[in-house]
Amino acid sequence: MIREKLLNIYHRLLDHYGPQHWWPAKGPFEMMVGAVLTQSTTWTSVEKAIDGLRTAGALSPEALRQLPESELANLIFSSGYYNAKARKLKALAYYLVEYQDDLDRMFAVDTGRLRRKLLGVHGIGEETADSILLYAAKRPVFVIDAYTRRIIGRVGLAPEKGRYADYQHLFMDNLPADSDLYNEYHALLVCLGKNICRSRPLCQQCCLCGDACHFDRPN
DNA sequence: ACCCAGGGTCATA
DNA sequence: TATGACCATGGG
Repeated sequence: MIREKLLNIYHRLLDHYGPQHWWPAKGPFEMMVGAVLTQSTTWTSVEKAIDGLRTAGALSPEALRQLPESELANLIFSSGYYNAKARKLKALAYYLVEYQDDLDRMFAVDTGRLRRKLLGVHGIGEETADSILLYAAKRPVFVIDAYTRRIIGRVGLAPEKGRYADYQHLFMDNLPADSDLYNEYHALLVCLGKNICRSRPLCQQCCLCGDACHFDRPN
């Protein structure tokens, strides 16, 4: 039952919005940088920051290590929290020394261990770690974000405990372990999240709500 | 002027 | 384990 609901939502979103082509990055390292920079920030602001880094020739682990933290903060100014994020990017760059900056070496690590390693890096929490696992390492790991929680609650599928892992289990225990599916699904949830009204408990306008909504209403 | 964005860390209870 | 302050610019 849950599986059918989740697949129904997915297909409805895909029909309405079309493929999202995530992650919008050139390579895996740029993806990881973007994952940190986009924390609690709009992607358009992140794109400016990434362009700035590229122009400065700072879009590599080695360059990020060499760059003084204050200058790095300056380059990513537009993405907000620039001092905090500069420190996070430094931590990421130094973490990669362990793999000689070769991401293929990092991606050779099994999913569970790699997730733990990523969580050990300053600035990488569960969502960022799973984003890297899914969008850079192509592992079938479902990414949970604030939009996903709201939407799942909206359609009456919220788990009892509201922890990250509980939401993640909802998807991964009821859907096939398919990285392409998880990729598109998360991107579509974010797309919907950006478009629905956040000020009201029930949206009346999005493709899952209002007259077009065929899902169970949470009373 | 006010709210929040594709979160995470740290201190505190 | 679970909350709350904090990080900060930019667009609505």
